[in-house]
Parts: sequence; structure tokens; C-alpha cells
Amino acid sequence: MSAQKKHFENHLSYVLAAAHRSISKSLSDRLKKHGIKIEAWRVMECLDAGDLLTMGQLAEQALVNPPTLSKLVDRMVLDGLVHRRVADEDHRQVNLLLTSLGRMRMIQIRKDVDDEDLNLAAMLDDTSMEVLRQALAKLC
Amino acid sequence: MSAQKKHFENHLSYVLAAAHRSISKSLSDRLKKHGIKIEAWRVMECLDAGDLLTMGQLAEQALVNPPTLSKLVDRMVLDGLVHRRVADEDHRQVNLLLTSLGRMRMIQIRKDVDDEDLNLAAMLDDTSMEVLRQALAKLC
DNA sequence: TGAAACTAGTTTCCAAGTCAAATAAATTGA
DNA sequence: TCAATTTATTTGACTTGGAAACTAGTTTCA
Repeated sequence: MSAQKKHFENHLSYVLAAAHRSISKSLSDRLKKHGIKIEAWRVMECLDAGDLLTMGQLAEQALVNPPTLSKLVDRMVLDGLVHRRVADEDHRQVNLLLTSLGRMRMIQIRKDVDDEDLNLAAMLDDTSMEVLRQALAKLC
Repeated sequence: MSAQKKHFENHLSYVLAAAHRSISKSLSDRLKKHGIKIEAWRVMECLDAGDLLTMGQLAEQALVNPPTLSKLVDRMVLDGLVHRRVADEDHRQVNLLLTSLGRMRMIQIRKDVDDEDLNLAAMLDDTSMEVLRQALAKLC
């Protein structure tokens, strides 16, 4: 028998990539009916959280690189979900704002994301879920 | 104070995406000096594990979509790391094989990946690491 | 002051990824 | 037996994402 154990299966980076792939596939499938990407939803949630955010802060929180965010925001502006405003204090900065349409859409989408998350939670017991959350947070 | 808690920070999909982003960034930075991507390394490890694999099996194990794998393999063939062979039993299938250059390069790269993984492991205690691994595996 | 250095955001350009269709081999069953 | 169907992989058109260059506004400090 020639098969040896795959070396990489022990690596955290591998199991993490596998879980991320599987989970973000099922989530993005679910968001397809809203015609939106996970990243766009995260942008909207960030904006809704209350603070006035610059593109840079938003890129960091929504987990996208600045050029990608710029292009994503172009599309979102076109769709009427958000709008740009040059910041008062520093005119290099741009603040992004959620439109009321954007807020409405976000709330609808949120239902599906919450639901998807419940499915995931059901796959684990509460304590491993908590350990998982904490461990992932530490790794960032 | 206008700031409310960001809604998505509680979502598993978010913490998972954040951890994945951070970890795969540091790993791919480290692999830059080898001029290789994480996926290509995973392909080589799969091949080295011993079984004769088809493109389909490989795509699944290395966590890439079939068309992406096809193109990645084109480049790897060009670089002399692997070669294709039509499968004996079923001529639709293609078996991918590691060249000796590929095997050599893989072993060098593996050192860096192992090292990176040790860094990660150092951020967590052994039990949370084990819970993390098991939980991630369950989620796939 | 004001030139040099720095920073935020966008744009450009190219490599890489995706979806759907094409190709080619195997299997089914009338 | 061989046409129809199914399966494995690749291809091609199109889209996306990232590095580096660019633009414009701010800060520094001589």
C-alpha cells in the first residue's frame, strides 16, 4: 500500500482554508438571490454600526484590500446602496454612507446570514463554538 | 455616542474569514521567496502523499475549482514541477505526477510552511488548538 | 512660507479566476 | 451494436483582484 498520510492535513492553515471555503460557498450561494456578495454585505453592516468610516477603515473591517473596496463601492453606488462624501476634516479621506435603500436591503440580507449562522452553530456544541470563536480571534 | 456593536462580528463566517485572511496572507508572503502559491504547494503535497490522483480528486483535496486547477497545472508543468499522464483505466481522466524537481522544491517549501504553523501553534494552548482543529473539520 | 515628504484613495494593467460551452471518453439500454 | 446519456477535463470569453503607479490633499520643518 503506497498511500502515506497527507502532510498538510495537519496544518492549521489547511483546515482553516477548507472550512472557510465550504462556509463561504454556502453563504454566498444563499446571498445570490439578493444579487450581492458577502463583502458588500459586510460593508453595509460596518456602515450601519454607526461611526463615520473612511475607505481605509472600511477596507480593514470588511476584510478587503483598498483597490478592491474602491471598485466594489463603485458598483454599490451604482446600485444605490451607498454614497461617497469627502470627509470634512481631511479632504483626502472619503466617508461612505448607507442610503435608506441600502439599509433596507441590508436588513433583508441579514436575515439570511443569521439563518445560515444558526445552521453552522447547530453543527457544534456550545463550548466548542466558544473555544473556536476565541481561538480564531487570537489568530488574527 | 453613536457607535453600536457591529452586527457581523458575532458571525462565525466573519471571524473565520478574518482568521483565514490573516493567516493566508502571512503564509503566502513567506512563500513568495519560493515563487509559489499556497495552492500549488498543496497540489504538490497531495501528489507526494502516494496515491495516483485524478484532476478531480486533486481539485477537491487542494481546495481549488477544476478550471482553476487546470490552469494552475499548466503553469506548474511549464515550471517543471509536475507532469500529466492520461489514466490507464479511464482515458478521460488525467493523473498528475510530481517530478523530482517538484519533489525537491516541495520539501524546501514544506520547511517554511511547518515553521509558519509552529508560529500559529504558539499563539494557542494545546487543548484549544485541538478543539479548533476538530471544530473546523466538523464544519466542512 | 513653501518645497519635500507623507498619506488616502483611485486607477491602471496584467495575472488569475469564473461560468458555461466544448471536447472526448465511457456507459447505458433499446 | 450504436445512438443517447453521462462523466472528466479543458477551453474561451469575460470578470475580478492585486501590485504598483498616479493624483490630490496634508504635514513637516528649514
